[in-house]
Amino acid sequence: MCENNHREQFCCPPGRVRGLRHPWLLLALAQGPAHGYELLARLSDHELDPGGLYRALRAMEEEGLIRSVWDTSGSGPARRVYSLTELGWEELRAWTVHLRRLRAQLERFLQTYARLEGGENDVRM
Amino acid sequence: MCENNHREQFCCPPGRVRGLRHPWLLLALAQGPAHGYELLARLSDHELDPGGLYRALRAMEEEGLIRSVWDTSGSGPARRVYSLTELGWEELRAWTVHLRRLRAQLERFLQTYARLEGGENDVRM
DNA sequence: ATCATCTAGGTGACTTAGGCATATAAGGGC
DNA sequence: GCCCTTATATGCCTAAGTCACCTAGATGAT
Repeated sequence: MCENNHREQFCCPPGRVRGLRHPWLLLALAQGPAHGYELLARLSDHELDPGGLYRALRAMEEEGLIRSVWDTSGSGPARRVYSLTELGWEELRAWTVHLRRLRAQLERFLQTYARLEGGENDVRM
Repeated sequence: MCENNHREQFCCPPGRVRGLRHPWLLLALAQGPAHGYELLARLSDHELDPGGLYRALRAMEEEGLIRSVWDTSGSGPARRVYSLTELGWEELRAWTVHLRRLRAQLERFLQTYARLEGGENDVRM
């Protein structure tokens, strides 16, 4: 908790942008089948919560976007290996449309901010 | 409801990206003081929910990011006019850092997808 | 042998963000 | 009076995410 009663990771400033775990997962699996623990590694820069990851995978399998097989070869505990279905590829495609729009919005945001900062608002209060 | 039990706007494919209302609002107010109803117009392309907007504004005021005064001049109901505080400007600045990283992630996402699509995965199933 | 550690997958309780419907109220037109 | 627009707001619900745990196989150290 920070002094304003927020959790550390959200501390006052920027809350986290949500709802992008699905597309990250879809793209990661588009690059080849993988089990959950490996996806955590592939997407390490997104700092996924393991619990949430496994839940998301099972939800996506129920939706028919991915499918899984148990891999008991190799050592260590069994691994559930996921791969994209045809529907999953369609969903990924749909996401790219959505994310291109988001990129454009971000572009406008950052350009507008840059104009404000570089501009005449030295006396802004 | 669509046939898969989702609401229309989320229908099956892409769920909506969340958590960006704060930065949109901060930037909109950075361009000049405004009341809630006008912010709805300024941010019309983001299709904000009015209820959520007003709640967000009051939350941001509690956090000290913005402050408001009642404007009873003009006709029609009184309007609560918001403007950014110094803390709000800092928060906006923090968001730009965050959003530049998000833009980079989106860039990588779209490039990776483009490579996959244009590449050798005609036989992918 | 038992202990710690790494890999791998998972659950339960909780909080937060957002969506949807609806309420309230001031003023203007008729 | 009644409806429309402007303007702010609440209640209820679901979806998404976080946090703290739990199980279990394999491997190496003491």
